[in-house]
Amino acid sequence: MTDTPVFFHVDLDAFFASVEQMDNPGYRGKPVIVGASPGKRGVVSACSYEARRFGVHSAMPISEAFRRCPGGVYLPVRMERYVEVSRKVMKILSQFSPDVRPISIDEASLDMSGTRRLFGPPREAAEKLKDRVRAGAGAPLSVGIAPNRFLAKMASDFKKPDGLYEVEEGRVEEFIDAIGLAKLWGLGKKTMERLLSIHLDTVEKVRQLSEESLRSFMGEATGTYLYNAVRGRDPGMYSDTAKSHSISHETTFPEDTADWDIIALCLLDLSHQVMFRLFDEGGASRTVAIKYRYSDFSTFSCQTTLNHCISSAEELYETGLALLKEKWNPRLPLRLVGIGFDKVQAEGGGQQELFPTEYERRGRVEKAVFNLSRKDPDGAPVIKASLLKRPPS
DNA sequence: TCTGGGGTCCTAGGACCC
DNA sequence: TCTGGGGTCCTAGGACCC
Repeated sequence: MTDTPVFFHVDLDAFFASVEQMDNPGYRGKPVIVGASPGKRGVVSACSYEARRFGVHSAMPISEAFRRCPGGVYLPVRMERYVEVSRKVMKILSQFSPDVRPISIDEASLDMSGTRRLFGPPREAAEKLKDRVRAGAGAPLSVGIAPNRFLAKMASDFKKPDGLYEVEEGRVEEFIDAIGLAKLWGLGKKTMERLLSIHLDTVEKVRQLSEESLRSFMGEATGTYLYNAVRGRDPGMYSDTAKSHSISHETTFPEDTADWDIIALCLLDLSHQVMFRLFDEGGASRTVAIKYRYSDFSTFSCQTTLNHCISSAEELYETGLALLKEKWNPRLPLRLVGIGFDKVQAEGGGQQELFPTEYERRGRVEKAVFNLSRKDPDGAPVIKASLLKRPPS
């Protein structure tokens, strides 16, 4: 007997806020808003369902959230703690399937095909999974069950919070109709506007068009994506093929600045963070990318590819700094700078130079510092002298 | 409303080579 | 003298997601 494919999508409800409510019983039942502090620049990272009743949602400017919910509990992001809880949850999930793909800190996609003998029918398995996550990690969650990952993802969203929804084999199009065009995963504001401009406002109408016409109206990738999505076919989300990726860090200044020293110092700090992450994952890259944003929020990026892999934070910094110097209009204050690597591959491809460059020598020192701080993360922080003079924050 | 930070993927155009 | 077509790599910007 061939197994029918079964996928679960697990989504932790209002995750950051739930962890705060779990750790501080006094916050339970209250509108908890995790993110920037009111009065400063920033947005809501997550908020409890109690806060949502005030119209607060994630990604909302914190100032607006405060206007809507002045009585809320405003908390800073405690990422290390959320990572800790997330790991616990992922570990529990791995007891249910050998193929668990973490999508983000609070989401995972599980291939549950062929697990019926172990856990029972999908619904029953999902109930067990929810119970175990709640008991083991304390986190409330929603689970979607479907014949593919794409449908399972939307099913997990369908009955949030504390939801459990199954999309049955024969009722796929019915489910997509219920979701509606605007809430299809991967279809955002711009694509929706474009669809409305050609009078496509329902899933049914999009379904009547051929793949060819959708591709000619909407572009090749979007056209094919839409054609599949309205039929509930997985448009290829969460593929597991190893590709190059990127690592970056960016900072929004407390106040816009045109002070080159502050900008450069900030870039240096970010460069060390990025380089340490590259060391940590054992990656390598030849491409340095920077990003900058002016007061009017206009945002630019540029990158350059060297003929060798970058071996130290110093080299990353100097390459990025040169790019920024070349592009930035110094009469316009900056709101944000960022730096990172693009096209990161696994290390080991490029052979060691016989005569190390100055950058490579510095890179070895940085790597030693990195290994030291990893060995003893609670000890005195090892910080390069050049970083001690930090920009005001 | 005055808008974080970390990503992925796609597109279009240019450089360069055969 | 005015000129093809395909392929690859690179870059900037945009859409989207959490």
